[in-house]
Amino acid sequence: MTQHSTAQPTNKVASRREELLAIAAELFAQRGFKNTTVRDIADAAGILSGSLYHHFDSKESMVDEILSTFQSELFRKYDEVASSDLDPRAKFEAVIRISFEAIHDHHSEVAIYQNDAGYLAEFDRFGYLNDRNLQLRKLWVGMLEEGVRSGDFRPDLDTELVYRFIRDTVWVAVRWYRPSGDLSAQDVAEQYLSIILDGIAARRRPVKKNP
Amino acid sequence: MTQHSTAQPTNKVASRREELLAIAAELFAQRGFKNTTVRDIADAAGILSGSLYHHFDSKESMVDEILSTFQSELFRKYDEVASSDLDPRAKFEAVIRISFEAIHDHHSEVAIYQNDAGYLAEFDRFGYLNDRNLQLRKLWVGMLEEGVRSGDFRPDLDTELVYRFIRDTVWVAVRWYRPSGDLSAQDVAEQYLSIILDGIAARRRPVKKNP
DNA sequence: TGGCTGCCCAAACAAGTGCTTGGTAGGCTA
DNA sequence: TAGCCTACCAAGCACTTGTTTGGGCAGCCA
Repeated sequence: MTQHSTAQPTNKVASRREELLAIAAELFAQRGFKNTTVRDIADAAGILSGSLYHHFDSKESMVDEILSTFQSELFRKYDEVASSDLDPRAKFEAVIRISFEAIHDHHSEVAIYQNDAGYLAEFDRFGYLNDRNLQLRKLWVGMLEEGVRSGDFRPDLDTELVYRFIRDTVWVAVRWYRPSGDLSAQDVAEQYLSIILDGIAARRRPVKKNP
Repeated sequence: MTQHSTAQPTNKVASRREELLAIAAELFAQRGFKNTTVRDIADAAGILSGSLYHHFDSKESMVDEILSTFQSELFRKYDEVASSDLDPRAKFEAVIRISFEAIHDHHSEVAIYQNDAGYLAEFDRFGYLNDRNLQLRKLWVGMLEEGVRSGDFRPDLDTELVYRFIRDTVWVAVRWYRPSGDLSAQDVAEQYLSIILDGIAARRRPVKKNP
């Protein structure tokens, strides 16, 4: 629906439309969808607000295109891992790494999703947000359960709860992660995996202290 | 500043002011501050929007009172733990439990803080939100470092990063936790502590498989 | 040369926004 | 009874919001 059907030299200068979308995405990410006006977007693009409607039907259709495009790409990667023959733990790690890469490569899109998806999902138009969420939940919980069966993960895990913890912790990193900062997405992913897999407590050193 | 200086029977029916604040808090939490109109609040209270201004200066002063009141109470509890003589790990656990209790007892306030603090903190009036954040960061990182020194926590922790992970994971739970649901805040806190302390990986079972 | 297309401006519109104003009804107290 | 206080209404104001309309201009292709 939002696809371009005409073959075009994709590596030429980004079309004006895509430029505008990128500008809008950044603003939506910073201030939130509802809190960003079409005049804000137009100002940032150096045009008047009405001119935006030459390129887009509405403000809503802008986020729509931003989010749906991003989600399609992300889920393609997820599905690739899910249907691979990696063992549960490797799958788990791969999915985490993909997620942090997404936070790096599509910072604005992830931020918008984190901040506004809840509000947007109320409208029919954005029903796919909920659909994808359910799909993702299934994928995650499945992976966790598989890992529990295989002995990779602790047998006493409440997979549903663990799923929520992990999902939220990963995505919420978009609030402080800066693509241009010192820490790379890989660094963060490795540290996160280390923590979530092995915990922060020192190993083999029960509660008693006194050396 | 927002205190009532007149002595009053505190357990009588909540003052109309507090009633209205509770209504506003719920709406702010559900739809976001910017996305909740004074007419929404007034409707929910069964009065006209203008009548709200008999009780409050502005819409802003409503969130202000909601957030500052909540934060004061929360930080009082945090400080109590910080200045106690508990060992690092016990302090850590106490702070986590306090946080989940807050999510249970002050669900709306936490949600507002999670969703709108970033936007609100841009205004001078809400500068205290940032101040408190820094204060909280100091408390947490200090606790983590103390725990690393004492041998309670892993020696290779990036305390700054771990602090962010934990902070976010805890508070973001407000998105799915329901005070009236099956899981109690205590349940969630214990499971969370178990995961974050010991990890989700099975113990003493390195990467090699083959039984 | 003429028409087409992509991109934009200028101006406005209706709906919605936070907030103000002047007034009123009822209860409490001196 | 008079005066005051709390809680509210009715109406509106100034401003912001997303969106529409009609037109202009540059480049390109025939």
